[in-house]
Amino acid sequence: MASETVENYIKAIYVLCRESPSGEAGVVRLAQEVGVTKGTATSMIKRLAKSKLVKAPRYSGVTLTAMGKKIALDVLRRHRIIETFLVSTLNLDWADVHEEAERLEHALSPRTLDRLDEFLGRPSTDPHGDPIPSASGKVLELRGKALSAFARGAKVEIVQIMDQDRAFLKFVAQSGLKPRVRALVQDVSAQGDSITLRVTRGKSVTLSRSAASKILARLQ
Amino acid sequence: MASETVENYIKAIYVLCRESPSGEAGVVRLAQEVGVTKGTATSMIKRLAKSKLVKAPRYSGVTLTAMGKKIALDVLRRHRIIETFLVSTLNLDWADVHEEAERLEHALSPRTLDRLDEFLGRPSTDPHGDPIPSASGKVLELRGKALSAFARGAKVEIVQIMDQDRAFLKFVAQSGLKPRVRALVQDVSAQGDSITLRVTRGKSVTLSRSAASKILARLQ
DNA sequence: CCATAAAGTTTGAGTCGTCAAACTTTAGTT
DNA sequence: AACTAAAGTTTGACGACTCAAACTTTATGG
Repeated sequence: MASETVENYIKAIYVLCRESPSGEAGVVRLAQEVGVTKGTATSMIKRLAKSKLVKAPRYSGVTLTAMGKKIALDVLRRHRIIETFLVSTLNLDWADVHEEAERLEHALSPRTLDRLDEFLGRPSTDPHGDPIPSASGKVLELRGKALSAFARGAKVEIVQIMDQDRAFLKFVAQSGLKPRVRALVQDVSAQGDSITLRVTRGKSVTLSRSAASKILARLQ
Repeated sequence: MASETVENYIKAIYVLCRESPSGEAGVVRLAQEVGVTKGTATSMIKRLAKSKLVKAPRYSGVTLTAMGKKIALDVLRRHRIIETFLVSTLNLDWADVHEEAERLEHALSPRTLDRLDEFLGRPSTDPHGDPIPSASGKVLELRGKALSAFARGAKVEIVQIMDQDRAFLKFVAQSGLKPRVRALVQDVSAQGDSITLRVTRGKSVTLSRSAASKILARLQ
């Protein structure tokens, strides 16, 4: 059984690989994500490589092996089911839930996880719209395109918020943007560095390009 | 904030002190409870003493200080609320729940704990009948007498099972004995080494003295 | 009252995960 | 091609927690 620390590294590597165009995770970003120095990250990567959970050519990017990916999806499943529980059953705040799940995800037996999943009605996505991997390790990825990729006049439905940062989530929630909400792309600035949405029966919101790129939507 | 390990030692010391007539915990029993060697327990006790969480005169028993007791009750509160959740909401088995709560109790923020407590309707006891300490650290102790202390003919109501051993709990549950169940003391053997109960609208059960001493009841 | 078992302590060593700081490699300028 | 900043690695050390095994103290019962 992978230790809590190992699980955290693996999960971070998974997320970073998903985010980066090269499909590899860098040591510096990884260290940052896990909250350690880069030296520490390097030595942990070595240990992970020794246990065949990652591939890490020297002075190059890190990727997960099949075994590593399996662990990552398992952790992610636990994480997202817990987040769903915290929001939909305990009514905790959308934005606060990530850190809490971060700790709980390592303390849940398979059996309890399954009971929880059952209790929640076997949800397919968490409150951020992130898909919940199945028990057998399958995930639906890319259920939408970045908001920044839509043109003026598009009628869209938000599907996913791809960031766990509290401040960002608070801002997004405040704007009324969350999964399943519908909106109209009212304007796209000339330089394409901002986008204005009109939320159905709500106010307008202007998002920077970087914000818009972290919110996924699809045509209604 | 006390580490997970420290919390486990403190909780074990609390429980052992409650159990022992002298009100003190022995190193060997403590080591056994926590699952380490006695040498390890000794050195941890030293650390706990240095942080003023326990009093431990050399070559003598360990007791908690006020600070230590506060932590113990806090951990116990978390533990018992989680057990209640696992049994009453997720329908997990009474006997399986202890180990699970053991892990989860260290990963719950005060806020989430309170939401969970609220969700459960602020229960006063857990599924074993153990009282849940209040958020301010108060506990109702001794809500009943050992079954072994009742005389033939007594009509009793089970209030608490004072053991976390899986096998014992399975046996007790199988006999239909759990908190709030009513029974009649049908017979007490001459030597007082066994007791026979007739559970209301159920079958009769014979308990050894040691089993009966771990089940608390009160007169109906 | 003293031998001895049980309880408790000490010591030396090991693992895990971490840091700071010195070092090496890579990759992007000019 | 040479310089340099950024990325990655190595080293030595540390704290938390653990063990096994040797040791000391306490309690007990013959």
